[in-house]
Amino acid sequence: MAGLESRTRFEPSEVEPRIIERWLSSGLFSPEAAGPAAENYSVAIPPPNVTGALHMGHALNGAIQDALVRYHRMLGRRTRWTLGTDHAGIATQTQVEKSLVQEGTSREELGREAFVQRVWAWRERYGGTIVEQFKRLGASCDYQHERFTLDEDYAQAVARVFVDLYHAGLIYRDHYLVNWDPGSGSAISDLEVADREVTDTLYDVAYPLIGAAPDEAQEVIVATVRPETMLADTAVAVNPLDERHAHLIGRRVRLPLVNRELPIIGDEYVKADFGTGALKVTPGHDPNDFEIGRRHDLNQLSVIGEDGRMTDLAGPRFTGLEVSEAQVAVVQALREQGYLRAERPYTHTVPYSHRSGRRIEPLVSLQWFMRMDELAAPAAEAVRSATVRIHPASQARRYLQWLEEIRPWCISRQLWWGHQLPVWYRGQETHVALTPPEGDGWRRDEDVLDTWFSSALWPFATLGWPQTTPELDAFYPTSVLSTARDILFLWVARMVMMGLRFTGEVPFSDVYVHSVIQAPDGRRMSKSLGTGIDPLDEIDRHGADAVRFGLLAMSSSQDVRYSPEKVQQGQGLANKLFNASRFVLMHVDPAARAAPAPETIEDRWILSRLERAKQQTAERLEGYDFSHAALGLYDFVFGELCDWYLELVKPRLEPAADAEARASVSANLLHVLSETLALAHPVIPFVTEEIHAHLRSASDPELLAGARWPAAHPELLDEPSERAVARAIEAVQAVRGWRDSVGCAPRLEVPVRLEAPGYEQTGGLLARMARLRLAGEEQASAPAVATVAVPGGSVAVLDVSGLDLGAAQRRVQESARRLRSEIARAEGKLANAGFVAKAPPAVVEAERAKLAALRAELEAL
RNA sequence: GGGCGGUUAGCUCAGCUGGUCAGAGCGCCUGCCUUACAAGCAGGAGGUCGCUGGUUCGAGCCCAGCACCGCCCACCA
Repeated sequence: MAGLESRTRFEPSEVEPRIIERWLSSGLFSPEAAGPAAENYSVAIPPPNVTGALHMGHALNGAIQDALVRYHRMLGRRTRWTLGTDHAGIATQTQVEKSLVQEGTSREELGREAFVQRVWAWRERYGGTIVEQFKRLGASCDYQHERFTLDEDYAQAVARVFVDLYHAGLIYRDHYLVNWDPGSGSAISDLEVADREVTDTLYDVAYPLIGAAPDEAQEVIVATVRPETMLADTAVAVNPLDERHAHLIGRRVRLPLVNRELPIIGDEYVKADFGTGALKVTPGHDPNDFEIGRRHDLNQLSVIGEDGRMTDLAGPRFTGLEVSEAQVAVVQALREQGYLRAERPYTHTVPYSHRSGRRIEPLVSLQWFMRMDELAAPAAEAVRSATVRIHPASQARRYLQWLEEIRPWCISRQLWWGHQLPVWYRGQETHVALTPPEGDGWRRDEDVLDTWFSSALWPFATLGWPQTTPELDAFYPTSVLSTARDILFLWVARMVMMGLRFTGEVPFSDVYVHSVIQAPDGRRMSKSLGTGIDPLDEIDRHGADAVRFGLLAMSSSQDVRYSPEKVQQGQGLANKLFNASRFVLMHVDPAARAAPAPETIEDRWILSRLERAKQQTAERLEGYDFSHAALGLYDFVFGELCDWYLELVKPRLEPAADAEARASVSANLLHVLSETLALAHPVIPFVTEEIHAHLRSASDPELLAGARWPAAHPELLDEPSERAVARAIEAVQAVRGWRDSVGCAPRLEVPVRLEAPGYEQTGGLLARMARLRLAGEEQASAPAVATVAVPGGSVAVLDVSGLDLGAAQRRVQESARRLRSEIARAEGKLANAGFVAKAPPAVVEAERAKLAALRAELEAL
């Protein structure tokens, strides 16, 4: 017990490291792989980037998952929270490359093998950071079985999936227009691209019409924001329904600067009312044109290379120029040669790489793709049939919509850090298998897989799939996946697809999509904007419990601003619980723990309120309603347990109090406090664990983290007592307000006569908490000098001197005025024939009762 | 261009199937070092619930329109 009484504040920084140690050495977080998955509780953490550091999103999701995991562990389920990190191809490679540049070398200089070794070394050095940070948050992950998406057996699983899908015809290689990210030097998927609004120049360029009759237009004018790509034009398209242009279909134009003849084709994609109604078609450098090109069997010319420079095909004048330089040069040339008809500023959205921030260059290139339609259908059905439940439901609609419009996924990346494709080539031969081909002359495909390809296997590959392991039996399918909205498609949908395809089961039954935490000013939290708040700084300042509570309290189904006040509130809660516990331990011997023994009305009240808090907290956690779970605990601890119950029982704890009263209140206090600690533990594990160490009796488990969730005691529910005490509390507050307004000395005991029903059991409570002395029979007719309205009637103040009676009078009048207006409103309502006739009888009855009560109160004044 | 969500006290947000729903925390004001907690306690001020209509006996709560704000999806050169 030493340590708890000696401080008046909860000191997180002193307590947390010690508790983390105890948790980790207890083995509680690393359950035995036994029992069926349906009975166990299993969560696979969204693996953070191996080189990453804990940010607010991790902290929020960590708090959410840990609340769920701790709650279910306390319910007695075998609970495993699988921890691990993602190799995060582009992100990690970019980071290591940056450090190479600082050393004056480069990836290319090192060569692939040495570079990959460097990344592994980097991972050795920095990979543990985020795992340590999860510990500081108090996350009860299974740290003994940490996984990494490049682990040897994980890599085997990835290769196996690739090979299977290839042989099933779902993975194929194709020349296709991809999002080329010049920053990372790799193709990236559609989901890694973000549009940004930019203002470019829209140029009108004249393409001379070949064989134009003297009486017709001599040229076709096209509009473009990327004139440099005209060098790769292979057609001009018009809408066949466009009267101005339809007659041109089948004719030809001459491409300026290049002098190539281009056919004029008809395609309904072209908007007659946009620009000039004629579209230059560049299948090699524009996604739409690529589609048009496929429909019309056009050539795909490339004038831009993967290095972002113009290729030989661009012609001697432009070869080797950067794209932006080429644009200037092409416009210059067009102007010189008289083909430029107009130019004007034009604002539109263009794709940028999520990773490198560079503008995407659409290029035709030979890549590996995955056909998604066949996998998407069962994944959609899983959600439609609620085999996978997405919370909130609005996110399920987004998920389904995305799956309906799904397109092939470009899965190859031109990187060195990742799962290299299990593909070998020799001449025209292609070998796709788990093992290299026999014989000489084979060359392995240099590309690696999109990181999300391997993460899609996370829930089962972390448990040993494709082997049938005890872990897989015990913990797959997992129970819930908690994640941010932005990776619903990138990751969640793909896990469902892969899970169904390769295990025949959905990877999780529930998906909780949590808020994105914005900066307090509503902007994105980001390092580059300087709007980021480091959760570890917050933990240092306020404690992990405070941060966890705060994050849960601010979470909601939509984006929220970071609220330091909520963290402060959490800190207050931790401190409050700590001090309440100190108080209890100062007066009660925890070894003398006994069953609760309600003796007084406040005992029955708090025990009943505790039952409700237990039920409510469980419901809210199970319903993914974390903010109300957290705030509800706060309300119970402050608003009921500390503000009222502890104050109410103080007299019974005095040494002077009789032994029976002390025994009763001791049992009740210990019961309420220990169950409250358990209730709060999933949200604020540290402070509750710390108190538990001092409070526990011999029969309790050593760690609260390993204790059971308090069982329901329906026999302790007592609604009449709840009502009576609630009414008494209101009365106390009314009297305190009155005392304050009339300048009544805080300590002065005021003689009063209670003139209201409903306080039969709570009169003593009322008197003590409001510092009143209740008059006996002998003063039944003593004159009142003032009156205080309380629920159901009034308190008549007798013979008290030194008060501001004017203020008292004003207060009475204020009460009366309020009552009269409420009475008038109730009367009006009841006088309304429509209300009486159409409202449900119970509502009308309630209104009548309310009116009667109000009249009684007014009367008493 | 579609779709979704938001607009409630100075700030950040709660308000379940329409009838004590006008709330919380923080901030602010007043008074208290009351022997668990001054990171505390008690009291108080503060909102025509974005705007306009409608449905209803009754509307922050339902419907329509509008105005802002945010997010997602989308190939208009």
